[in-house]
Amino acid sequence: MKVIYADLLNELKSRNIRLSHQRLKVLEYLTKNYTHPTVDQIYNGLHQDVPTLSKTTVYNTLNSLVDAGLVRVINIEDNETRYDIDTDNHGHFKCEKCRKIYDFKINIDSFDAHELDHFKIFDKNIYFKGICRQCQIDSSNIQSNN
Amino acid sequence: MKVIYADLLNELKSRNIRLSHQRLKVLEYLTKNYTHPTVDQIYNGLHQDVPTLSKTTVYNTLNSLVDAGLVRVINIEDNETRYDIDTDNHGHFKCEKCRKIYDFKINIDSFDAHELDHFKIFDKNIYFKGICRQCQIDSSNIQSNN
DNA sequence: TTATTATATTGTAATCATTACAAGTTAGTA
DNA sequence: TACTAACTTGTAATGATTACAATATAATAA
Ligand SMILES: [Mn+2]
Ligand SMILES: [Mn+2]
Ligand SMILES: [Zn+2]
Ligand SMILES: [Zn+2]
Repeated sequence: MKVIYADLLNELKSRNIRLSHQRLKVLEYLTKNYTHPTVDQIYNGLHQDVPTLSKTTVYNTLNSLVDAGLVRVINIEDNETRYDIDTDNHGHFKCEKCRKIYDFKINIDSFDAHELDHFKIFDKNIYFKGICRQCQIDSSNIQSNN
Repeated sequence: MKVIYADLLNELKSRNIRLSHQRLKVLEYLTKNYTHPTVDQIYNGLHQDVPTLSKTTVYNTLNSLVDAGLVRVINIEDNETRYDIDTDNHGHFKCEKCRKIYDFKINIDSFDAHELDHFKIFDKNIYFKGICRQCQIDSSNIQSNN
C-alpha cells in the first residue's frame, strides 16, 4: 500500500474540492499516520501545528474525503469511528488489549457469495478482533516475572 | 441457521444469568425477528406486550447476552448498533436504500491471513454495502413508468 | 409456602460523539 | 484587487448509550 500525497491533491482538484489549509493538514496527517486514527487523535495531533483548528472542521473534512472516496471509514466499535487513508481491499484486526488496529492482506473478492447475485456492492469490509502478538508476549513476560 | 429457544434458556441457566421476564421477552423477540433489529426496534416491538419495559433494560439485556456469546453485535453504520441472534459464521449486506440487512453464507475461515499468525482471533466479521436486488427492481419500475 | 438476598429493572440524569447552524473567513477566479 | 461560493469556526442541539440509586423480583433454602 502506498498513498502519494500529490495524487490526493490532484484527486481533490479534479473533484472541485478546495485545497484549504485545514484539509491539506488533515490529509497530511493521515498519510503520515497509518494508525487508523479517530477524529480526536487527528484533532489533537494537528492542534499544535494549526492552533485555530476546530474539531467540527476535522469532522467536515473527513466526511468530504470519505464522500470523495479518498478515505475509508472503519466502524469496529460502536463508539469510535476511525479513518483510513488506504482505500484498497484489505482487512483489519483490532487488538482488544492495546486497541491498535492492524492491517492484513486479504482478497475479499475471492469469496463466492452467490446469494448476493444481482446485488450492487459498493463496499466490502472485513475485520477481526482479538489479542495481537505483541500483547500476548507482553502478558506472558509479566506472568513469568512473578 | 437455526436458533432453538430452549437451548438459549439452558445456556443462560448454565451461566447463572437469571431468566427474568424482560430477558425472555428480548430473547423471544430476537428469535422471531431475524431482521438484525436496533435497540429501539426491540423496545418498540415489546412495549405493547411489556408496558413497564425500560429501554435501559433492553440495553442491559443485550449487553449481557452479547457477553454470554448468545447474541452478536453488528456495527455497520456508526450511529446504529444492531443485534443478531445468529452467532454462526456468516456475512451481512446492508442495502443503502431500504436499510435492510441481509445475511449471506460465507466461510471466513477459508481465508488465509498469514499476517495474523500468532494473533489470537476471537471474532470475525464481514459486511458489504450496496443496493439490494429488490430496490434495484423497484427503482427500474419507477423509471419505466415515467 | 415464605423469607431471604443477590441480582435485575426502572426512570432520570449524565456522558460523549456527531451534527446543525449562523457568523466570519478564505480559495479560486477574473 | 475584488468578488463570491465554499469553507471554517464556536456554540448549541441531537441522539445513542451508560451511570446511578431506588425499587422489584428470581432463585434458593427453610
Ligand atoms: Mn487499514
Ligand atoms: Mn445475521
Ligand atoms: Zn495488542
Ligand atoms: Zn434495498
